[in-house]
Amino acid sequence: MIKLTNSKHANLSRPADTVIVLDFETTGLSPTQGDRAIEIGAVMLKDGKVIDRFQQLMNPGFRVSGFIESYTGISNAMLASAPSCEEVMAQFADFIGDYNLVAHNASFDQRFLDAELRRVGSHYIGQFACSMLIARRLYQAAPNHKLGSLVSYKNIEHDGVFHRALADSEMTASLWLAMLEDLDRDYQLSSPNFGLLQSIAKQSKANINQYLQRQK
DNA sequence: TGCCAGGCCCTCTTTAGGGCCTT
Repeated sequence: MIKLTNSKHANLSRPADTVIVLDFETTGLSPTQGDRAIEIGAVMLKDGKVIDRFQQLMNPGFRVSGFIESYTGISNAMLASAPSCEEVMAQFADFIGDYNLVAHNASFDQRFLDAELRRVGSHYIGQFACSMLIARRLYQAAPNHKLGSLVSYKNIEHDGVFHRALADSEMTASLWLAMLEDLDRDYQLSSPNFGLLQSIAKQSKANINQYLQRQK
């Protein structure tokens, strides 16, 4: 078991710009079709820095496909000794508390988070923001808006590991911070925060510059 | 064997279709 954190942050103040950046590895694309989570990774960002981490494999109760083994590098042998999804998700619910949440293509991770927490009778109250939708607004010149492509586009340092939960959540967190820095630099927004980035995703591509100018 | 979901967004649109993203 690799648990990189505990509940030591439980008593910290919870400003709106402290967020949990998370990523699931799963057996497939849809929890409504029987797919389950096999790994969760997350980092806690506070004041532009990672202050806590969570990573855990979890046993979905059935063998994963060869495609998933190849895609993620997570083998059935690795999952055989992992704790159950229910055990891990109960711990993860404690980690995310009531913080706001960020993920790349958040609709995907939100579906699995909802499904897995529902199984353990838990829930969260934070709001979700999607780094992919925001990047589509801010980085319209990027070749595409896959996480790996955006990491290259923004020259974000990484260790070469992709499609593992903690590594992807670390890269998503770096992308999130890059977007905050770019807003500060390009639009002189001194305190870009979760709410602003969440609202950026809802603007049209054509009007995003005008919208940001109005936020000064 | 081949395909499977779902939300967002664009356009050759809105009584629709298809690409992008996630595993």
